[in-house]
Amino acid sequence: MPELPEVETVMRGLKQRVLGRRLAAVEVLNPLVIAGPADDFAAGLSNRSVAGLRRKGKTLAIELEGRNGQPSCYLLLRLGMTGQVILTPQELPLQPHTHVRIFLEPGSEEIRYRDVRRFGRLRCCTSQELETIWDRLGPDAPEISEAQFFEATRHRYGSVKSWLLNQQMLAGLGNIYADEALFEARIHPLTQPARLSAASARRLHRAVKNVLKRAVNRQGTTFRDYLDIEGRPGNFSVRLKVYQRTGQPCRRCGRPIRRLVIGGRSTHFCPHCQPRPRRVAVPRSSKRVARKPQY
DNA sequence: GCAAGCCTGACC
DNA sequence: GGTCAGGCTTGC
Repeated sequence: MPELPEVETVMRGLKQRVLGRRLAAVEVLNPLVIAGPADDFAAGLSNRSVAGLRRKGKTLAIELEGRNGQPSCYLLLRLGMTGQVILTPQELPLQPHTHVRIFLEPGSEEIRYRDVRRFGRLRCCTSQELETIWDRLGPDAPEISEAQFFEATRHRYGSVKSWLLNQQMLAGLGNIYADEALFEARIHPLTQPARLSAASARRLHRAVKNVLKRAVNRQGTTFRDYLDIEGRPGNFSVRLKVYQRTGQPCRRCGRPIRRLVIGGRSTHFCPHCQPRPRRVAVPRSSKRVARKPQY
């Protein structure tokens, strides 16, 4: 699942391999993964050179030079759950679920977008549209200051787990790193953000940055689908302490890791190392059930 | 049946 | 406006 470290790894790969090259032609095999009309998408990108690469949260932007006096534009990529960006020689056979091909010049390589579950989206946008889209996201997780982080937890009464996944608070975390950061900070996932002390918030802020930094250094996590642009898996998987380790011994205390569903997301934590606070976030539906008269 | 990011719509 | 459930999707 491409979260910030995986997207960062893809971006670094593209920076090395496609910066300065021209998108000679764009072929959309499945318009479902394109936001807006596929024809406009292909026409908008074709015959432009890659001028730069940017990332905010899990979103990747490929900056394309202006052509014929037009301003520059961006190819915006959101990989969703199973999206892959692959740099490959054009002659290699297409793998199933390949939805977009972008032919590069000079050379005989292409960028392929492959996405089994098709939750990802590609779009062509102006720099103004890019800003609008990115303004809807909170600060990029590695950039957020401790003060900003703490401030964002105030008056938030859902679970800290859902809060970490909310891209408007903080951009870049998905299910893997949210669980890992909470474990590292020793915070129970059902804790209400508003009830985090300054000290707990500081631990969480540091844990988020730490986990992301370590994962970036190891080229991300491959749990099932993620591969970088050269088809290599990430190496952080072996470092995971709680994610998908239900029933296995906690690496800190040896007690079994437990699984909870929070906000519809499976959540992995150690009940001993992440003790339940006196008061936890309770979803509305459960509240409603609890309010029913008990016979 | 479960995995998951993100969007939509419902509820308070 | 905050929060959450549901739906999308396919392979294991």
